[in-house]
Amino acid sequence: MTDNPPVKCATCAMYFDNKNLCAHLENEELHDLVGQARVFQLNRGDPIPDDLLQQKPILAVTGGEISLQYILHDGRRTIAAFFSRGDVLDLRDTRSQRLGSFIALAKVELCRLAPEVFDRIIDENPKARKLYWSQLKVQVERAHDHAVDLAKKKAQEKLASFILECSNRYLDRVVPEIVQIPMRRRDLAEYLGMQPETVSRCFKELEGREVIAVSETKVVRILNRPALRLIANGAGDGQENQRFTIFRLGA
Amino acid sequence: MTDNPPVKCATCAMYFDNKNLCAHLENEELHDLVGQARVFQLNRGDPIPDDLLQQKPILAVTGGEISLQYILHDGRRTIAAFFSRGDVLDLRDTRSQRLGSFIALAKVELCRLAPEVFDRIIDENPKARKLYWSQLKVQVERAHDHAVDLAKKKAQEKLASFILECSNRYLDRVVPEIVQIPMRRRDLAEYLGMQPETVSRCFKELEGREVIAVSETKVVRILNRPALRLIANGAGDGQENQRFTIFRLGA
DNA sequence: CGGCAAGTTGAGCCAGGTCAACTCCGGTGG
DNA sequence: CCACCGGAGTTGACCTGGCTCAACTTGCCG
Repeated sequence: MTDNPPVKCATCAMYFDNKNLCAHLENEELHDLVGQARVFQLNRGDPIPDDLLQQKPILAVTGGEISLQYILHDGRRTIAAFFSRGDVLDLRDTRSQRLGSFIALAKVELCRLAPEVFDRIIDENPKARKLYWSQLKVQVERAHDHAVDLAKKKAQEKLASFILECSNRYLDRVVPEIVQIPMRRRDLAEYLGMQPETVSRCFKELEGREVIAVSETKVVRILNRPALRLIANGAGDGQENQRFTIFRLGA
Repeated sequence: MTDNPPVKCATCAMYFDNKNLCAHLENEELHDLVGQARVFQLNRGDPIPDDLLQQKPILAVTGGEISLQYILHDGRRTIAAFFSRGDVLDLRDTRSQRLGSFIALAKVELCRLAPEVFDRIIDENPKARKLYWSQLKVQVERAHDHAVDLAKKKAQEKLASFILECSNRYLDRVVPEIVQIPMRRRDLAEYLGMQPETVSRCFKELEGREVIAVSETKVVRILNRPALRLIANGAGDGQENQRFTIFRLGA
């Protein structure tokens, strides 16, 4: 019986993507996990329901996009991070629960895992543990990179950086120069700490410089990746005052 | 012999702070770790030496402050995160190595751990594992909170938020209202994504509103914590246009 | 007690926020 | 099928918070 994966998993993208946790679990472990797992969907704008949060669950994102949003007293909204297929959200005891809320950016599919089973697997299966930890580290690194974008970059540079981030995160594309933008303009603005109007203008500028081409609002074609990288790293307008000599390149 | 901690550890702050990893290890494990460990110091401005980075080590911060800095092509500098006593930096295989550099914010003491031994201990000691795990999660949460600060907050709100962050991170203080600022104004500016001049002005404003008092540049006394929290959450100037009704409070 | 870096103060300016009008597009009902 | 509607996105005009640059003060170290 445990020679085959559970039926649920056999139709799940996370099981077939070997960057994901589930692809590296034993069939037995999967059966244990899935025994108590429940798959559910959220539509754009939906938060993870309160009653589910109460149970302090662990959620695996099996498809779609979900964001971690914070709201200030006067209504300013920020998207601190977003998660896509393969990301595992541990909603126990985190401050995230108190301060931010998880809200779907697009139709998202989540697989709810029983914390006890998850913990046991992480404890007992070193391969799973390493994979999950490296995922946590990737989240830290992403967040740090994002902080750099937000802290000192100009609007256009932030957008360039974001497009590159997307192109790295969604690299299962057939044509690598076509990049999926996983959220709407409004959300993008909140993620990048700017106004929707500014986002719109920056897309226009990058198009004008023939660095990218925008067909639909959620699809970008990169026309000149080196230029995009330069812009993202702050050498943007071709007339920068190279006041300091920097050797690092990055990205 | 293994009934006592290693000599090195017996004089190390990390060993005596029970929020830290070392305080939860067996003496035997500590001996294993320390056998190959080397303690070294960096002065303000020093990076972690390249030859050490090559060895992809694991570093425990036993005292002082160290930052993760990124530099853009034109010299703009950002501090994406900073680490203090108890933080463990795993410098293996991270992109951090390529893109950012770890630079001391003040005299910092680091304890270099052998990756193999560290891994073994994490594998074998569930208590250590859980502690390290929760530390990773704290880093993710900190980074998300920081992203929120950077994205949509105004200068004064960022500073208020930072002071509260410090008061949370360094809560071993005898007087909780006295907060240590772990870096200089210039670094603070780079961490908060603003200019040193603006940082200075914001300190003045908060003093003027009698929310804090600044004696030395690295010490702040919180005079009105609720007000500080309100400011940090964007209800700052007393005349905010409460356009949206928000129920969440936080912080 | 001089010298240099850090920090502060002031004046002016500009990138991006704000506000308002308009276009575009997908969904819905007649 | 088309007319209508509402929300998302865009465009334009204007305004301001914080950046910039420069001068000044403070504090630290020899």
